[in-house]
Amino acid sequence: MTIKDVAKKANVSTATVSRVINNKSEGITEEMRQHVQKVIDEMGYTPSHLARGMVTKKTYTIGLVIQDIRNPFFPKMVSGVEHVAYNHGYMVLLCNTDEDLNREKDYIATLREKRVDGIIITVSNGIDRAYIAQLTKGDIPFVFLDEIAEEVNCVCVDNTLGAYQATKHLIQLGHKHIACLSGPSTSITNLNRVDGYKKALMEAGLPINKDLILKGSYKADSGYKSAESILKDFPHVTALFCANDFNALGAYKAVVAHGKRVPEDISIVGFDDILDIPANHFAFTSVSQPTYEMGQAAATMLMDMIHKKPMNEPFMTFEPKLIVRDSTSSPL
Amino acid sequence: MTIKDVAKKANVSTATVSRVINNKSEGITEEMRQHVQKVIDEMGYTPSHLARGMVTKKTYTIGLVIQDIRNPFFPKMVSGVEHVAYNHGYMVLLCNTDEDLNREKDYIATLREKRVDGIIITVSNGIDRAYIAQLTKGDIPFVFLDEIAEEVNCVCVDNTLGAYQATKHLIQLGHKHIACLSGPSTSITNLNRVDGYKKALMEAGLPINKDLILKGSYKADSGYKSAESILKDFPHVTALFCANDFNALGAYKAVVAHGKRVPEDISIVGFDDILDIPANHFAFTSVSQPTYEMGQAAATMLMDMIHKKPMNEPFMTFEPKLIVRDSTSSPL
DNA sequence: CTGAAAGCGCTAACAA
DNA sequence: TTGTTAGCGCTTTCAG
Repeated sequence: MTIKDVAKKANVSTATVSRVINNKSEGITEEMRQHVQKVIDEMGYTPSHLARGMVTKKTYTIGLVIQDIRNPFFPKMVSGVEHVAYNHGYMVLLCNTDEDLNREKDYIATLREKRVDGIIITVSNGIDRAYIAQLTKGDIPFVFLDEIAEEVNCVCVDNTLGAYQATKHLIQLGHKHIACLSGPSTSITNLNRVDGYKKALMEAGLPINKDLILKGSYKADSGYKSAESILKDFPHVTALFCANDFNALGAYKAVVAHGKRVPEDISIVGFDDILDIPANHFAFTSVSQPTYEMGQAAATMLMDMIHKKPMNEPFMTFEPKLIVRDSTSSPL
Repeated sequence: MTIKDVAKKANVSTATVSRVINNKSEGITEEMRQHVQKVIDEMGYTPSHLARGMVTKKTYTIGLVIQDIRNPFFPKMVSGVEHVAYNHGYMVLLCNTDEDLNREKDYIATLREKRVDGIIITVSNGIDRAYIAQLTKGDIPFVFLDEIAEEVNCVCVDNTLGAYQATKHLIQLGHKHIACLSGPSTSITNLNRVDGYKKALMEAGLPINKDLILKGSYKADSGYKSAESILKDFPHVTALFCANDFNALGAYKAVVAHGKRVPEDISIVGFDDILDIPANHFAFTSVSQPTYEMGQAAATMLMDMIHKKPMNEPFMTFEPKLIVRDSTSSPL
């Protein structure tokens, strides 16, 4: 059933039908509108967004490229995006990359083919700079979420500050030997967190021992291994700053497996705050990110770009917040 | 840049270009294909899915309507859907209803306008039967997820069985007075869970006391209130079967607030298993649903419908699994 | 094997 | 105020 069928049945032109389905207020009598609307309702006609998009060059659809919706870090972010998109009359195509760069490229290529009006992307660790540059040079508006991307519209959190807060918390508790279980060195986010860790130590006049800064990934097994080697090689260490909560979780397991207690023997701070469940007897101290708000901000920024509004700030930084819970205490 | 531009530059017709971008093997020489492909690559041409969809009547897009991605129950389900969709060359439009029927209807209407090839929907509590019938009578394939929908393609979990398992577990631990904190009575899922609870009691020769079956919602505060009233009016009750984990969480808080211990004084079983965090000292005993697999199954079923394959079973039921953890024990 | 041309369902000038 | 008509970018039949 097409606009033609409706026009025929209502004895009007397709232009008139088009006017009513698009709520054009000018150039149509209320009488006419009601007449046509009635026919539309009777026939159960639904206009085709495809056909409309062909001529208007708008799809009212945006793409959201994320690593993995199963990672508890993302749902709130997605929700923030979805809410503002919905409020602007847009729908969101969910693209899960599983941290696979090929999938990411594939998804973005298809998003182009689908002529989405814009894309929000939380790039994988280890950004391919040239690739991103190529993306942004294109015709379709992009905003980067979570990970910093230079010279690009982007919303992220102040990772340096978060790590600084976390480490300072440990220092204030009285810890003097604090290890840093870092993530992938290709991740700017991670690098910033390491910087924050160093900054807090320096500020407190504590020495920065490179051997206490372990490289790893964002996965739990990396945290486990790193913690294990710290426990073995540096028994005087009493606190662990972890690049993210998965690392913290792995570290926790290693500490427990080695017969030590958290936080009595070893304090642990995580990052991202994704391990909190209300009513639990034990929860991690962690640096929380306002993920919902970040999602909202990214979507709002994208909407502004789509509607060619002058942008306030092409680069938006949110403040993280340290949440102190049960995995940290003063050293014995 | 359109197919015409490519055709012109390659000195061929648009039909020929169309043949190569669609990988039509017949009726084109390898030489020609390579020639055209080269021009396409040089120009960086991307075909428009919109225009293609107009003539093929296919969008390679499906809609996924869920309550709330922030509810930990959903991410895995969404992931299951996304994975099989991706493998079939489809993208998924994420529609968050926030349990608002108006939003749900609005989203589905827009999905129609966008001419998606199919829709997966996890209907809100309290299904509007007439509405659903209307949906399914339409032109676009639907499959219902999670909640049972009669006479419709649907994948769900055997809620009766899950509740039966949970209650039986309590009985086997020696509990004789078990309350049931149920959810909304408009939810068939909830009704089935209450049935499973009753079934286990009956089978064990235990009396079914209607006063011990409290009505509520799926929210934590409902669980809190229900548990409170049980604690007050029926002090001999030693175990609580909860319609879902949020209820269980609320109940837990009420029990603790009243100076009792879980599980020593009161055992609690939840449903859905969304409160588990590895490495926690305390976790709820709960009935787990294979949500990822259910998502996969729903998407597979939808793909079959879209491709008009003969369907094995238009109605698919998964088995839930009781996970025993720390919130249940024998009564003192 | 390749090309010409009709048409998918709609919008937007421009005419009437 | 309403209608006519030319596309939007592609696929697909039908000729060549």
